[in-house]
Amino acid sequence: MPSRQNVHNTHISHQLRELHDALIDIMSVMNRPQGDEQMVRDAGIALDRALFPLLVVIERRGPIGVVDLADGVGRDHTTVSRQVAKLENLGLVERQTSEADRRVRMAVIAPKGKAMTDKVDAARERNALAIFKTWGAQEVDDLVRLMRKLADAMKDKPDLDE
Amino acid sequence: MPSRQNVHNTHISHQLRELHDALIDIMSVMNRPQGDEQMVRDAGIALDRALFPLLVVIERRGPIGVVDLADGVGRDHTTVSRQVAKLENLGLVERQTSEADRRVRMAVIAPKGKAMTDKVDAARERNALAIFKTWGAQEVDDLVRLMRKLADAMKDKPDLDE
DNA sequence: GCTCTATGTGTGTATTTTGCACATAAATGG
DNA sequence: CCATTTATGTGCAAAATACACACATAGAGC
Repeated sequence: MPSRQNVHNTHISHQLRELHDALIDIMSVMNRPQGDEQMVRDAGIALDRALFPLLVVIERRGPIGVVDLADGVGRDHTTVSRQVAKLENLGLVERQTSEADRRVRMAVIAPKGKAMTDKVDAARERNALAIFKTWGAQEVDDLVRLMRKLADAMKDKPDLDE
Repeated sequence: MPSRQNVHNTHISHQLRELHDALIDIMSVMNRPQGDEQMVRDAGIALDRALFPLLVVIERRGPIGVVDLADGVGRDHTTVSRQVAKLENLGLVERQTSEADRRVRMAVIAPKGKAMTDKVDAARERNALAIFKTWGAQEVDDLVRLMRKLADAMKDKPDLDE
């Protein structure tokens, strides 16, 4: 086999490793008892640790059913079922039986929940603006585009994960 | 305030939202009872769900102490302490008191654990190669570079998370 | 229409995971 | 040397989770 091919493979392998390292770092930050979340907590709103990610995803992806939600957060659907019920009881999300498929009870963010995610979004945006302040417009464009492209590819394949 | 400024801010805000959406998608895939991990499981190796991420991080970041590890995975240090002890008992990681600071017991991947992460790495690389097969070399370069840059910035700030 | 299977949701229950309170040892800074 | 901080660890109760199972609806094939 030509050596150029080997070199090429080695190069890509190295890049993939770097990419995975970066993803681990990002996951680390995103997994932290998060600055944003903590800020909201400090603001007097208490929400179970496990419920927060669900709320965020419901706000972004809603209306969404329990199974899809469970798939998104990597937990058993029965677990998520209980958690969504909690969010519903807290008045943070609302649910409505889907007309297209009456088995599914779509969860959507409620005003009260939206108020919470808005605060978190605002905090995140402030932090993000600070981060990208020194970046060139082209770099930001590229990052957004390529990250989207990667996400789509991963959703198809899946993996590139740990 | 000039409208151009507003337009600009809106544009960036929109980009940040897109970026966060993409990150949520990627987290979704990485949070799944993962293809890779599942593969290793199917291969006969059973490892508690919660231990796997720790093993991966120890392999990548090791030698690493309990506190740093806990910070990385976003769990309490006492929880991680127990989990690392489990990994040690299973012979997947080894620990050694740091010479520089005799309080810390550095965890490193053990051969048996390395064998596991190697399998996972191989599976991930296969998947990743399939994903990037259709990408241009420049795109891959840019993605790796910008992802690294983002990870570094997030580690400093932190946030951009949920 | 009628079955059979697949899918979405939910409950009971046992197990696992987690964090808090607290303890110990070692480093660090006066 | 003493006070404070940092790293690790244990006991224990609470939280989170998954498995087994149930039920309702959807959809495919007949």
